[in-house]
Amino acid sequence: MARKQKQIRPKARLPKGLRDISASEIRSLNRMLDVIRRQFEIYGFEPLETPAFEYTDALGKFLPDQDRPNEGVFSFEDEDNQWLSLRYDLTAPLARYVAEHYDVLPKPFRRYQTGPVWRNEKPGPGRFRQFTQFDADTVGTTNIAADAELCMLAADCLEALGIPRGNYVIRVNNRKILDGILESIGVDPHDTDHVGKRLTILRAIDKLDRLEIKGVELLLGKGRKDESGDFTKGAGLEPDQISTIIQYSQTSYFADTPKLRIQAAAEGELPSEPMAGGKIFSAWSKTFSVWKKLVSSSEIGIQGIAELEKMAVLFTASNFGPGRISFDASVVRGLDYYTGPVFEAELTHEIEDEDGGPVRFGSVGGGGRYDGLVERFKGIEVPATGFSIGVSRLHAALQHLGEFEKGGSEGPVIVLVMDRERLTDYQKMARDLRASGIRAEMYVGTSGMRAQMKYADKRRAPCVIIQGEDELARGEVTIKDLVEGNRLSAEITDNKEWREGRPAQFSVGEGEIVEAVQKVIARQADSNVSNQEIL
RNA sequence: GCCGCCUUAGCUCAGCAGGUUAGAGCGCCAGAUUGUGGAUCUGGAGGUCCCCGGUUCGAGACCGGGAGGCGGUACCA
Repeated sequence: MARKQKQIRPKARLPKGLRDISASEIRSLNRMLDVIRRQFEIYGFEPLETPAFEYTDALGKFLPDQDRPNEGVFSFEDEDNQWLSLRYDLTAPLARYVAEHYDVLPKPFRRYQTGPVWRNEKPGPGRFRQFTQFDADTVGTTNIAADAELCMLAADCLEALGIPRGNYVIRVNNRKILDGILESIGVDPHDTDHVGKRLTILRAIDKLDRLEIKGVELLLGKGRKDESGDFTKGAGLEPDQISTIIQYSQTSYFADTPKLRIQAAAEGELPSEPMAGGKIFSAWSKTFSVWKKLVSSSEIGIQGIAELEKMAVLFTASNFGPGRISFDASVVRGLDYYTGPVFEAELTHEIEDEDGGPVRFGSVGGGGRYDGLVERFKGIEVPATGFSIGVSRLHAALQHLGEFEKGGSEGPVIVLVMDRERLTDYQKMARDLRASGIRAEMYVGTSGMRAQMKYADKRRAPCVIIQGEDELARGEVTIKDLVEGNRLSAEITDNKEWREGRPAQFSVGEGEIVEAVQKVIARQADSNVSNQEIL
């Protein structure tokens, strides 16, 4: 007896670093994106869509060579030997778009854009090879008001999404200040010998939240060995240089705890202290005076602080205070191309994970000023500033916080097929419901009633329409409310009672189906709302 | 990239000094129930024990290599 021959079949599996998104998640995601989009529109940004891939040289940075055409990005060569790459962010395509249409665009040009981007990197927890960004950028002005607007937009977005003030913070810093401090301790940030050193210092400060002061000190000095024995080379600074940087990086980071922010939010955010050129919250002016000492006579540093002061005046005038925005030296945003203010939106609300340990969601978006990006194409400097939201990450955080939760019955009304000879009647019932804007379908499978009920349950149908012999004889249909039925099933243990008692169903005349279904759905929506209020 | 841990049914996992035919719970399908999603009971389907090689009379188990996953670390436009 021959063994059943195994066929070789492809394994059904999702490539690593990619995700499928289910119906209810798409709905929830879309609700979130609608809220964000509305905010971006209200701020005056215009939508733009660009294609998934671009000529590789237009994306910059990664010019594939024959050996490694896919380093970091997904690339392919088209028929006339030109390299194309999937976009790895929305900023590089924007730079191309602006350069290509420079003459006809209003300047400054303000656009928002959302869509998937791709990175060819090893995926890890929370890191995917395809993910979605939601960006707003202002191109063509050096005016720091554009940066300030993005910070306020970010704060308004998070609040519109239901995150209470005090549970998030927009942290703001300026690259120029760190450069000023480096200058003051004798590391010229623009000396080509020091480019690597500057980056190492940036990365070290960026790790402050994780490694704390001790770890960062090691990274600024000789280097650090982690628990797994891996050694990271440090910046090789002298102790007094290190202490200046540590002193800088700590300003406001440790003082500015979530608790203090909640307090500031509760006390209101009224301007307190007049400054030259405008009012500014006192919590901020303290931070600025510390920084002024640290940058001493460095011109770039002084300029950086002045820029943030201008932003602070604008924030203060609109009553965006320390409860929402924090000037914070630990914001680095590892990227090399930022040239001025940098900002990061962070969720500070702590929740408990399954083991009872505290979990922070951390950064859900960030951005900053990049004055060099369009220059590649045009040869002229086109200053720009932008902000980018990590859509999946923000959505995951919102779901943890109970926002944008899956709805109750999201499925269509199901018209059961009790008699195969009468498909046309059932089809017409579905059609009448659809004509009134109700999601509905006639069961299009081939199984019996029990299976049809299970199907309706799995589809999360609000109700089913039943018309068998009995109802037909009376000129009626039976409507069964599945949500109500589900509630009642908790109280009924006896199967006979469950089946013969026919809970949560009622009969209406054939002409009243639409009206009756509308009532059922409205009732379910009401009880959904009251449930949420209890929570 | 580096370090550590892990990989048995759709999911969570058990298994053993190396010994016939590899198990449980949940889920799935069906029946008990002539027209009712839950509950209960009964039955059923579902496995190259991650892959390749080695040791052995005999490997899911032991050894070597590889792949995949998880955690840490590095990088991150």
